[in-house]
Amino acid sequence: MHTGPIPAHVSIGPEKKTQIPSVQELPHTEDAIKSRPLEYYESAEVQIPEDQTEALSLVVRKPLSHPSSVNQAVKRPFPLHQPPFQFNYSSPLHENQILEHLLKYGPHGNFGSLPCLPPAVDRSSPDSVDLPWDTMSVRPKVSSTQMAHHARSTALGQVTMDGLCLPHVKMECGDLQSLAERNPYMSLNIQEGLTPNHLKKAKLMFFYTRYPSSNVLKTFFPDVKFNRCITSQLIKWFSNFREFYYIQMEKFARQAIVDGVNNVEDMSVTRDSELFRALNMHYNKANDFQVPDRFLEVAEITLQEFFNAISLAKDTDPSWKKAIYKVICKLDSDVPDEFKSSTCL
DNA sequence: CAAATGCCTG
DNA sequence: CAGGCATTTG
Repeated sequence: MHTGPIPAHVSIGPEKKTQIPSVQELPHTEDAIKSRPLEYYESAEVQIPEDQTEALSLVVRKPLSHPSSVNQAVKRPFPLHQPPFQFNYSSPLHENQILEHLLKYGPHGNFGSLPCLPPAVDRSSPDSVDLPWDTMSVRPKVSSTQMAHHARSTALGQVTMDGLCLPHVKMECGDLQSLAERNPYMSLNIQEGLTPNHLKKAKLMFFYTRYPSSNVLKTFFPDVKFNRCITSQLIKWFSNFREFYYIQMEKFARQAIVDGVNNVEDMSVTRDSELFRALNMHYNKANDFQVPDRFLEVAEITLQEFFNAISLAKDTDPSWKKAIYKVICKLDSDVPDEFKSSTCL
């Protein structure tokens, strides 16, 4: 499923701009809305389901619910009113995200819902709030640059802070908890978007399950507020993991054949195998996780499966891999409960 | 027809 | 890894 976000970099045609469908006409279900092409988003202020937040499927370092309080509590490196300090890091991505958000929700859109942006964007800033969205959306060509400026002068400052500060805010479990005690808002620690830590965790989970059901994902990411987009993103992650996995398998299997390996018995996967090292590098870069033996077994089976198929020239069939996938998907094992508690892996 | 998959691109 | 698009599925 690709309930994914609407194409980001769409240039909105000046034509279809104005007619804002009445609320009644708007689709009501979340997915219905999401499947709507851009036009709807432009009239955005009209009820965007509160879940419709992570339109941006980028992995973002999401502050723990309430950035300002977190920052204050943890480091308080800056006064409350962040003077946007230098964009000394490449920020095109962030800028695009903001623009994208603006395009979709308009200047009044709920920025708080944007994974990158804190809820408390300075809305008092006159030049951002009072700007009639219509004029901008009606003439996208002209206004795009304006928007960039506005975004830069208002919201971006906050974004920048998040982007730069958070990584430095390395908290231990204890810190997090004591912090949570003082801050009820974040005590839940619910994430609106997937963080790099979630990605890391997902990769480790891959050592156990290559085909996690959406239910499994839900139970193992309790600190994530699930919705279609998040679910899709997670599933997409595993899809990407599998892609890499199978590509490696095929590569090594073919190499073995080229190298003159004749029988499957010679195809093994151990912790010293180049194949394993490649995989481990990909899913467990820090190498701080004990890869379960079962994974080695599954990997070996997969490798042999590829070896056999290729040896028998099955790979002439366009969908020859499906047979292998079918075998491998049955080899999933349960993910240890430890993964459920998350937070500090 | 829409949601889900798969492939492959950047 | 996320986007996009073609294809499949119900």
